[in-house]
Amino acid sequence: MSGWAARYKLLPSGARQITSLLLPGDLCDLRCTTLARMDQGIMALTPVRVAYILPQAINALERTDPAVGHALAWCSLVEQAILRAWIVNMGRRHALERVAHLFCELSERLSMTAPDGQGSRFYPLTQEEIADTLGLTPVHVNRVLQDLRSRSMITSRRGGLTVLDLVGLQRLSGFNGAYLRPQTIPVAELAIA
Amino acid sequence: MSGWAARYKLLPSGARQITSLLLPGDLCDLRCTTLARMDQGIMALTPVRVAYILPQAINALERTDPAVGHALAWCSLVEQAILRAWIVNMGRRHALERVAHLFCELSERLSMTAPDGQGSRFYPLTQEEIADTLGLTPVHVNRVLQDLRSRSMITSRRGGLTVLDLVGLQRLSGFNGAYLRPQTIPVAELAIA
DNA sequence: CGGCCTTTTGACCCCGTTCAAACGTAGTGG
DNA sequence: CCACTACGTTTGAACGGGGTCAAAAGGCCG
Repeated sequence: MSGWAARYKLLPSGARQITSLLLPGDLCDLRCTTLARMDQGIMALTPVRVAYILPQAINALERTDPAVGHALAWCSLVEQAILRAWIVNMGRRHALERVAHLFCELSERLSMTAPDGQGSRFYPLTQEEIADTLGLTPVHVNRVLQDLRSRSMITSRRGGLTVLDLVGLQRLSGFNGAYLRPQTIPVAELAIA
Repeated sequence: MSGWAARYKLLPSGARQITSLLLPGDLCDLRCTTLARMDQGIMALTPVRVAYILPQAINALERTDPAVGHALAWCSLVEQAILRAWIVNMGRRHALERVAHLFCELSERLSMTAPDGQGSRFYPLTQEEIADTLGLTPVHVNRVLQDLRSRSMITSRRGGLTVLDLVGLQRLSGFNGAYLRPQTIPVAELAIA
């Protein structure tokens, strides 16, 4: 409901990789399967308020109102799309564009649930967390942030940063936010030849 | 039903990133949403036989037999787990371990649907496809494969390779296949304190 | 035999890592 | 109010994994 969290995995070497950033409004562990298995961890990045929903309640809602089921399916589609976008980001973009692309995604996701336009530009991430998200080292993230700062695209203080020039970041990283808004296409309308 | 395929994205620069490898038995585009949106592509890596299932048929099945619904949910969980594993792989492993880890995953996935033990060790991938899967260059994949070959862990010929020493690859990459077999925990058994 | 694609090789370079130390800036307790 | 501590940020120097570019070699198929 408020605050940021992250899903992560640890390697035997001690390295950490964040596999999801959970923003206010995001679902997590909907089917009660993820946490139960615990081959991954979830941690709060800031103080967090969380709503627990009883599985029975979800199931009941889905039966009562089919729109709920569709909405949940849509959510998991978006979640998958984000994971794929991260793979592309880590596989085929350099550090500078990679960082910029992450910030663009966060901006877009935040403004979908809190379209105030203001608060959606501050990210409470440490440089180490950014590094663990993007497969970089904290040291190099620091240098990338200095670069972005020198271009007046962001400002940063201890434990967080603010986006100043979103359009600039988008151009820099080739960001296209379409993957965050999959059109919900009624299944019935699709025919197989 | 047979043959290999891949989901991929192209960047303006011309770079390609493969985001999923589709093996025989894998589902793809179940909800008819992915292909319809087409912010990504799907391509066959070998000659392929595919089964189309009408959305209505799926929906009907799900209503008739709840086990089908559970099975589909399980599939999408595994799909997500694989995406997360790839993120970890690209973010926190070096090229050698990265390649080895991919091969371990493929072996495990193949043996889940075709437990013959033999065919599950040949992968019809070109070095360029491996590179586009792991965020590397074909040149460097070539060098990694030479390394693995010199350790007698694989053999490779034009357009494909065969795993010789699966255990060696697992040890090398720190592979743990648990993420491919999420235990299906009945929701009812989970209580919220 | 000729063309195309995949694999291989070599040389050079650079992006990002590694290691280490210094530097703020909260927060804590006396 | 002032040490003292802890954590995040910053800096520098040196290293190295993997990229880049270019050309050659080797299969496969028509």
